[in-house]
Amino acid sequence: MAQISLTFPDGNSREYEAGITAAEVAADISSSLRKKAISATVNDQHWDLQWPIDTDSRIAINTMKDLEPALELVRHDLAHIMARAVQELWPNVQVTIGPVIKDGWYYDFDRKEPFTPEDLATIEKKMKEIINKRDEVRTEIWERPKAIAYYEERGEPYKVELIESIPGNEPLRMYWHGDWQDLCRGPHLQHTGQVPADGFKLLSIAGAYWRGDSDRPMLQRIYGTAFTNKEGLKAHLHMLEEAAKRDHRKLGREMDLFHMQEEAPGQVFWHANGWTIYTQLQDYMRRKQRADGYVEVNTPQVVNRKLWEESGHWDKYQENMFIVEVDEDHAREKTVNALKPMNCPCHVQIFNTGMKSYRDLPLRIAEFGACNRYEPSGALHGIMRVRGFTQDDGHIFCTMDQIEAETKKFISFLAEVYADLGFENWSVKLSTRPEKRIGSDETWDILEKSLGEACNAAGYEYELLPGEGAFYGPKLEFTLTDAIGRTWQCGTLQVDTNMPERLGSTYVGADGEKHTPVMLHRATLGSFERFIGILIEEHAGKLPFWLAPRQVVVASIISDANDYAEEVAAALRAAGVRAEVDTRNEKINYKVREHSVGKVPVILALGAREVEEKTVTVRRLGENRTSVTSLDEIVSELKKAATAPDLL
RNA sequence: GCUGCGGUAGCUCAGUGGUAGAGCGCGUCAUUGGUAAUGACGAGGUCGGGAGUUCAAUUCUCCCUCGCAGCACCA
Repeated sequence: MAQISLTFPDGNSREYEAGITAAEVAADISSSLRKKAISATVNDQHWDLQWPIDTDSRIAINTMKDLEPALELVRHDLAHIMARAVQELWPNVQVTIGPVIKDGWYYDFDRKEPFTPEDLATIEKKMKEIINKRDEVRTEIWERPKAIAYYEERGEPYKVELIESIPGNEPLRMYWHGDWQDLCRGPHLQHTGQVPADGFKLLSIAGAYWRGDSDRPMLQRIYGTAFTNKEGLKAHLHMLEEAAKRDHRKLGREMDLFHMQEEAPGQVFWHANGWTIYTQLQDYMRRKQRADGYVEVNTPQVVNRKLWEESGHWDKYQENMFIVEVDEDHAREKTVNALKPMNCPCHVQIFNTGMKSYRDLPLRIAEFGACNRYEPSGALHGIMRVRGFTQDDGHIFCTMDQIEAETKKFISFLAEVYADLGFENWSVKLSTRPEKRIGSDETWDILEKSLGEACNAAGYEYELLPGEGAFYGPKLEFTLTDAIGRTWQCGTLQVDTNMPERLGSTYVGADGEKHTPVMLHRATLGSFERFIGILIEEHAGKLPFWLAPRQVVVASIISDANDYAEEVAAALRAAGVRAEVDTRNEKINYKVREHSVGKVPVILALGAREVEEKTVTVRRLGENRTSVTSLDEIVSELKKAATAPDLL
């Protein structure tokens, strides 16, 4: 047998016979490590203790203290243990797949009867029994025909299909947790007892399509969450509870920002408070865009189908469009229109008027464009995914040579805006050429490279999403995260050479010839609706002062202070601060509580002392202490705080 | 759109085959109180919409609609 050399994290090496397993290496170090070991890391690859090592390698033995591999294994073994529990409880259930995901795992089952919440408790109990049995985990590599025959015999067609989809040159690995077998790449723990019985919880049941394909059967998915110990689980469940309190739908109601109702699904009724946030944000964006070289335009809402046919939307996007037919008796002919689902074709119409020269490029056109899309009912989500929304849309008409510089400029712009609005954590994704696409590979090469390099030049790293681009060009996506960790695309930049050509846009080049411009579709916030939803969740309703709909409540403690309260509020309003008075016949405790719950950032309390001394007692949201300030001082301070960051 | 679950007062939620209840909020009165809920009294609901079963439906059944979770979708 050949000898191999294994190098440990401390730099020491030992010689072993080739084919030694990681478990044997652990045993060679110490018998206690052999017991505590959960897996190994071999040449940066997560390695099952049972797998043999055949070549010189770097090796580290992992225990539960190595959090990353530990969580991976605990969650993965729990997926198998849950599937085993389900099949022990309901032998007719077919198993499919069960991967590890953020904070936990899921497993998809095919079962006629729906799982109920009570079933989750039953399954959990069964899982704990399996864990307590400390059943050994074994693995083997199987020949394909044997594996297929095995699953066919057991009536598990999903597994057969999975095996058939695995490339022929890849070995098929089987794992057993006790006697229960599953096809799995591994690695896994040594025995079921290594899973902490009090570190996991089954969370929910939901439908999910087999292989993510809506034309295939819908399975039942059970989600679970797991950590290496009870405390980790408890902390996570607590975080979920806290996050639920930040839900923009809940805060929207509590802060009286907006509501939605059955007669207008997916559309927002903005109340005065919410509309204040909206208009503040819009005013800010308008100033920022103007300063960044955009011209602002406005285009029609109801547009004849002819334009949508020309743009290609009628063919490809009709299902998602609100169609408006005009069929009045006095109409000479019936016309078919659609509410615009996006602004780009309209902006092209503006570009197309008159003659454009290369000297006009890049031409940056912006619009706060109201769009309507008939989104699938199941996709709607508060104000984050709606059917009527307004994009902070913009289209940059430019030459190929200008793409990179314009992209870089846009990324810097977006970064400034996000920073002003209090976002530090956002990510960039670059979606590249999809299978179905137009344009030559050379063009795609150039476009993808331009976006990537612009990103790097602006100082941001991006995640690659291969094949996720639009059919006409690659795109950058800028995503933000909501309260419970769901990510939402907000900003975007897409390169499009198709639409300008389709709609006949040209400019005269330096050579005197006509050329087709490139069009960059870009949005910073994405839509006001979605962005405000994210904004509310990010700040848990406690918006930055300049955006807060209700900035100051001047509350009187005694009725003798009412006149002074009006005076203070008037002074603040004159300084551009949104101030209201609360002279109701209520105790100051009551007023403080009510306005704190309402997320008012500043409460000014006024009693006899303040009237006497022309001062105010300031209480800021989130602080228990108060401070006394002169009226002049607080006015100038809050005036500054109420100023948008771009005007400071 | 699909699977599952839900819709009772402005909000959060109990409840029942014989047309409904709590807390908060709202209104009135009393209270002038110094930083997260003063007290008393009062008003407020065709129980999401439609159909069916029944002597009788908010309750059972079906359809529709909206919402929630997830999936699919997201130019």
